[in-house]
Amino acid sequence: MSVALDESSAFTAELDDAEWRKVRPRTLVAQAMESIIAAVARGLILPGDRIVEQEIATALGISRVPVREALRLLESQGLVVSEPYKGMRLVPLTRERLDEVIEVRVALETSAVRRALARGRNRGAALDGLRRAIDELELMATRGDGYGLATADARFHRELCGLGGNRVLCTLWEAIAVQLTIIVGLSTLGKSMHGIIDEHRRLLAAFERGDAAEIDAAIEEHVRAQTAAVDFEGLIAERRARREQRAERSQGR
Amino acid sequence: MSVALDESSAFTAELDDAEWRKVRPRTLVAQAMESIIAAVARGLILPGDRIVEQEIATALGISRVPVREALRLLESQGLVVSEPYKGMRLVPLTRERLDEVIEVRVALETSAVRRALARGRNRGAALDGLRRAIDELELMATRGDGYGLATADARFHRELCGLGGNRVLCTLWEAIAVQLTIIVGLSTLGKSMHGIIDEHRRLLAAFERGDAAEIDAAIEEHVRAQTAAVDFEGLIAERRARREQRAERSQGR
DNA sequence: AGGCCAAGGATTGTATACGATCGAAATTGC
DNA sequence: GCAATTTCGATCGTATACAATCCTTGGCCT
Repeated sequence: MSVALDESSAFTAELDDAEWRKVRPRTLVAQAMESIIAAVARGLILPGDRIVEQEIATALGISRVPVREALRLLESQGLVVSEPYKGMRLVPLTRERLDEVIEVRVALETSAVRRALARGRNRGAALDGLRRAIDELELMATRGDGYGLATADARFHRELCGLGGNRVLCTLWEAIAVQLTIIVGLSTLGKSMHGIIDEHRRLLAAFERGDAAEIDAAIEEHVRAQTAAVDFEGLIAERRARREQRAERSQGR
Repeated sequence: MSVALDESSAFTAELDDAEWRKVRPRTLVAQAMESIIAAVARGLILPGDRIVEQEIATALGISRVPVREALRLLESQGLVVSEPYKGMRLVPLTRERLDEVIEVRVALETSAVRRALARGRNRGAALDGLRRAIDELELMATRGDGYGLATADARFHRELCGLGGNRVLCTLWEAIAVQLTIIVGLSTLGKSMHGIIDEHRRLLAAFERGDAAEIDAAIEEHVRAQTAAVDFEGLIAERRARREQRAERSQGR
């Protein structure tokens, strides 16, 4: 039971400021979800990998049932795919699919920002959350913490969606964001961290100015830029090879 | 009537002609989901109603586990809400929330149509599915089958999303569509069925013409029109009252 | 009478057990 | 030796059993 399953994921990061007390009745399903997501983000599970319920269950020291439910949830979010009696696997990450995710994310965030502008949430206290997120981004960048940077980035965009005031949209955005954690786990190379921060700054400035067209362009560019230059197939192959190697080494001892 | 969860609609549409018998090994979870959604669509469960796992399980003659998983899936799609140890309830349907759902749906479909145009899927054989859906709409309208009409409507729009070729978007669209089944279940008043069909025709024509702006407007208008004139709070109250009445009557016997 | 506390039932969350299905190794026949 | 078949292990899907939690109802005290 002493397994480290309290890896803070994107979700907890947002909550533990505001709702500090509500952490207790967390169900095992939620914990399992977080753990799995964390494992994915850390590259412990690679795209296309088979996911066996029992393995995760024993790793977390719990039964299969919560794990099953967690996996089904992740399936409904598109992070894993399953075939009856054949098992689940982490969704294979192709360049094509990645583009699809990005396109949807752009569509959602664009819509959210439009509505945020319409509600006049682009000035004053409404921007505090965004500014805090940027501060966090800087902190993580100076620390060189890739995972933290990604979390802060997610926080920024989550905040942006929240300003739109459409909870349904936010829910869907979360599902999309989860899928991007796969990429997060792979692209920890973390080059040009400060470039990313500058992009956020520009985005915020355009938002404050209220120029819808420019914001759209900024979002599009920014979201795409995160992934444009990376060769995913290669990255996956490399990671897989490294893992194989490690497995063999521990085998040989 | 593939409700949700898997794969692009383009594929399923392709498949369910060919693989006619493969429907057998459907898992109980899927069946449970379908049953629950049907119950919602038929107004057997009203917004805000408590949903007890055991009830559904016995009603379907299965165990609680598949029901649980089905409910969790529906939760992740936003159709039901849950609180640990307190149970699930059908999401309360407020006018506000309804608007949110519609807005997201418009955003998604708009994006999908844009991409469909960019891919040149607005002519020739690509339109067959849409035409078939319209035929089905007419059939259901002449039959006066409200549920069937809604299903056919969903099929039309699903087809439209599929033409965009973005499977991620399709998945999300399914989640949204499920939520609208609540409204379907309530608005069986079914007035102006033929008006709805005409709207679909106009939409198809605009799509074939390739006029992006007009399509956007048509989608927006069409999706909104489905729900604009209805007083949901009243409808729900009426339904609930009617059910209470029925319950008392069977009680008194 | 009214409010507080306790015990009970009801319902959810989790674990264990068992049957169903798939994939591959082993076996048999040619 | 190779292919088809059978068997077997692994894993998933489902059922049943148990524990944790909540909510209500009844009793008790003030």
